[in-house]
Amino acid sequence: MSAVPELPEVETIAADLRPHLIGARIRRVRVIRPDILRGIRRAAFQRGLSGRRVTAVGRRAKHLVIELDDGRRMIIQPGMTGAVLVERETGNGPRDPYDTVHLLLDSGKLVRYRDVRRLGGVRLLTPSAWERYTTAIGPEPLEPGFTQEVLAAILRGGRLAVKKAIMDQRRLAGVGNIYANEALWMAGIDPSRESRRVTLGESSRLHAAIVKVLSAAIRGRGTTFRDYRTGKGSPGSFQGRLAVYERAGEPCVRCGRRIVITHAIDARSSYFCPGCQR
DNA sequence: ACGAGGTCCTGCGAGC
DNA sequence: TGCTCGCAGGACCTCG
Repeated sequence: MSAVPELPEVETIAADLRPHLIGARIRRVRVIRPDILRGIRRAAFQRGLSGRRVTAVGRRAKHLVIELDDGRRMIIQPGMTGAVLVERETGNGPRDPYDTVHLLLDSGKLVRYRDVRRLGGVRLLTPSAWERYTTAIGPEPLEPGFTQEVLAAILRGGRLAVKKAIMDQRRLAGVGNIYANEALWMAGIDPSRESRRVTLGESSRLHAAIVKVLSAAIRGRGTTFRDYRTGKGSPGSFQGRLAVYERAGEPCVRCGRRIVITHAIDARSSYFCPGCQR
């Protein structure tokens, strides 16, 4: 039970931050928990960000991408328990024990990266480092390039459980445990089935399900169980519309059988309906 | 090349 | 009541 920021959650955060960040200049950088920085030391991180102006705010897979006027990008990967919040700066350090990094803007606003377990990470990448970073990640499921054929190619020949395959960020971007479970339920596929055993027809249904569930979750501003917050600090609403995730023992809304939880796939919690997922 | 398994990290709930 | 202990899990790493 947790609240993992996946694609819809990070998309929501990016949309909330964008109006506050675009054009703003970073006046000061506080690094409260240096172990959240990946591949860069505190001093270089602070030096690299101070004085920079933000030119764009976007998302790649489950990562928030803040583009700077020198071509570099600050990447926030919220991991399990990360939240990125924009607030008015009050000038007295951390807001709670879980703050890791603060960006103080010339507008008087504060961007807080809060992460309880600190399994997330913050990076500052040069254009070439960004190029390596983004090419290592699979296609974006909500972009036109993600066709039925692309998903069929991802699944083809694999002995991996289909759920693991669609959650593998090198193959497909942004799908995590919650939406993998939901999409497989929508498509009527048992999450533990080897991906090569998924038929072309099922693969097409799964393609449609992935696009549908991610789009609906964005409209619902994401799923909150515990730590995830939108950029405005409020919880998402999609948790009320999940069919299987966190619903073990409850009846399936499609066939009435009880939803089951298993840990057979990668020791992660998988929820599915034994009645209508085969 | 691909897959399995360990590691990071802390709050929480179960058990005594 | 208060303690210990194991679990949760995305990304990344090493090993086979």
